[in-house]
Amino acid sequence: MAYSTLDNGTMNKRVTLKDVAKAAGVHVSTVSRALDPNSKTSLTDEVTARIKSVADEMGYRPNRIAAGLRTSRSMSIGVMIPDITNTMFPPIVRGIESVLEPLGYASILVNTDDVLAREQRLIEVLRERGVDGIISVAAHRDDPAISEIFSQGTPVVTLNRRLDRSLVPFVVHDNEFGISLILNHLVDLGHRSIGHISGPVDLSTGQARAQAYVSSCRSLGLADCADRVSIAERFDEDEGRRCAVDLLGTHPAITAMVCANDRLAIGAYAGIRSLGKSIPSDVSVTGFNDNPMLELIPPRLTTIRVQQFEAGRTGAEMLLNAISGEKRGAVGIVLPVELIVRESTAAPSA
Amino acid sequence: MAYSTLDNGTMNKRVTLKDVAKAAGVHVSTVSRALDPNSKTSLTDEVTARIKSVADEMGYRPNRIAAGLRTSRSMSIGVMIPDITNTMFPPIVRGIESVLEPLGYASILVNTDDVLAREQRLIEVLRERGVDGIISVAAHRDDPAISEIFSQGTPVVTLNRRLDRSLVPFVVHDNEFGISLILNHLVDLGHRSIGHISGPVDLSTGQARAQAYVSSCRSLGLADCADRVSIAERFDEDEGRRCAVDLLGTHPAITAMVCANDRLAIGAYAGIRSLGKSIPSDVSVTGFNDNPMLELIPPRLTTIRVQQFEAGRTGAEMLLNAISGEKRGAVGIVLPVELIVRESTAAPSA
DNA sequence: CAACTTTATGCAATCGATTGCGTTTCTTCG
DNA sequence: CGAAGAAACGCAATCGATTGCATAAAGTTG
Repeated sequence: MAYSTLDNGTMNKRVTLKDVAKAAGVHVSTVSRALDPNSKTSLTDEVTARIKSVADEMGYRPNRIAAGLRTSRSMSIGVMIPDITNTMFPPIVRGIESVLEPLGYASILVNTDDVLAREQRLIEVLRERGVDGIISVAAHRDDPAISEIFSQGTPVVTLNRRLDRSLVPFVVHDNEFGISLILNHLVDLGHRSIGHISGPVDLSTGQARAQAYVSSCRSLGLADCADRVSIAERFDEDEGRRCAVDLLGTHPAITAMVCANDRLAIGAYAGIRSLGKSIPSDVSVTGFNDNPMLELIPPRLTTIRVQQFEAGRTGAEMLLNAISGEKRGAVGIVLPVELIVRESTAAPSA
Repeated sequence: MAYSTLDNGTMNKRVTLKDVAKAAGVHVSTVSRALDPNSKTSLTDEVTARIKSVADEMGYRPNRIAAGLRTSRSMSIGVMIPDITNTMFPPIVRGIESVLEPLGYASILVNTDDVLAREQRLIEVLRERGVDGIISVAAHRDDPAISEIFSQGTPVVTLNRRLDRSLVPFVVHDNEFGISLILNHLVDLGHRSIGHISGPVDLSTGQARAQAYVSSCRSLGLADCADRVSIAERFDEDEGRRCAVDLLGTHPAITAMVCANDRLAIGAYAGIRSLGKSIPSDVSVTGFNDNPMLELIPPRLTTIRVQQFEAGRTGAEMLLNAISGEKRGAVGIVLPVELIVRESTAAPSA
């Protein structure tokens, strides 16, 4: 072909706008406009077509770094996760990508390990990279770092968790309804002596579920259940185990345990068994989230299914709205949940 | 303080080098040098100190986009994963981050879903973003996209998988040794009639393990076992189930099944059970990788433990070497594996 | 103390794409 | 046919940081 001498086949010097312009015999600005799908300035169809063909003849690839510098839009967003190895989170990431990637956004993923100092530092890193917005699945109820960037105007949305008394947009699951579904299920089975393994109370998930537990107990007339709460320091199996033992130690008559999430519940299995009791014949156990793989672990856990992928999707869309300066719209979205009854709950033994 | 009128506290206009230079009464190049830890040109300690204090007084944050444009080093790397929701991969990602993040690199994560066209496109996306290198955990044995960028000089390394006949650096697990450990274990238990559920043969993991299976069988004097292979199209539970049924259909006498990975093995559980047989009393089953959670699924799977985090770490280091132009060094690294014996394997019933 | 190094800092080009504005060419109509 | 207006494209500044080179100041030496 005509431009084959300029071919980039084996040469690895990048083809720039200038190169294309020279080859096409026009000015770089003309090339820029020809290649920009939504350019307002009009070009001849003939010129546009010729430039386009020259461009891909030469293997031109735009340099988004350069474009980003000029436009101050990096077309990348930061995704903050406590820990990607936790099976809770990958579906959220995919949900986020499902909307961002087709639009040309790249996701920069960081793990905070739920330590605030690290979170703080990583936010700084993301800002240096000029991300157009941040999606945090790692927010704390009191989160100075998130509050600060939000008040400085950086688009932010939090997923799963939300900040206390704050205007930072969020997507959460219906924790209150979920817990009430669980408690109603247990009461229907005949349980009256119930306990709760609460998540960390500095996270909105932990706090919201614990609070929902208390108020659900009250409205079901189980006032004393409201006091039988053991608080985990982390959402993990070790803490679940510890809290289960703790709870059964102080309240041996408990016949059901409402756990703030699945991992705590799986840990509780071990704790309950270590005391010689079995599930669900001696103690019923429930979780929250409906992690994958739960179907394979006996007894299969009764839990609340949340829509993680959907949360990611919705959150990404909210972020896009915020980025495009959309002022209207919800400050928060609550996604519906669903009770999944399996084998870890049964009527208490007579 | 002296510069507090320039404070960036509530203003959200970025502080640039120029701003700092003006405030400090020096030229921007001087500020740049003062803030660059490994600048060769020497500045007075007094000046350096003053500039530094002015800079953080004003809350200066470097703009890596701008720096990247000038230096053509974006300080970001692309990480390609088949699917982050597969529990195999997150530990690798963390391993990669553990070395890259402290050095100031950001990871752009993309999911290929193991489809070549998508992989191709995502590589293009990564290049447009000027990544300094690519780590692919999603490579195929024949992978034109990876080959191409490699030959064009982009630093690349593949993890877990490798390309056929290629100089692309890789980090893999010792598949051959792993399979031989498994087979020896089974033979020690008394098995003589063994089958294999192979992974997809367009992936080096599938192919290497299948080949190792065949040669191990031969060297153990189990020539006919070498033919009892069913090939999965994907590394997932559905395929594991299908292949297990297939294998038992054509070779009903099989007493042990060597699966190319844990997910296939878990699927095989279901397939075997669907035929009314149980594990391990009728059929022993083995996996590969030692995914987390395996401890909780009965019967607990005998498998080969691989070092995913370590693979990520090593791969990232190799990539850094390649980026810094280091020519020497291994083209590939093979990580050691370990046999984990649990309850899914037992002596065949007499 | 003149001549010559060193040392410390300023100058200005550069990376590649975007975009407001200016200029040229082409329509179109009085 | 000439002028006003529109259409098509070029010009050049700009984004923020980096860096080779120039220059000025300080230090060294015989």
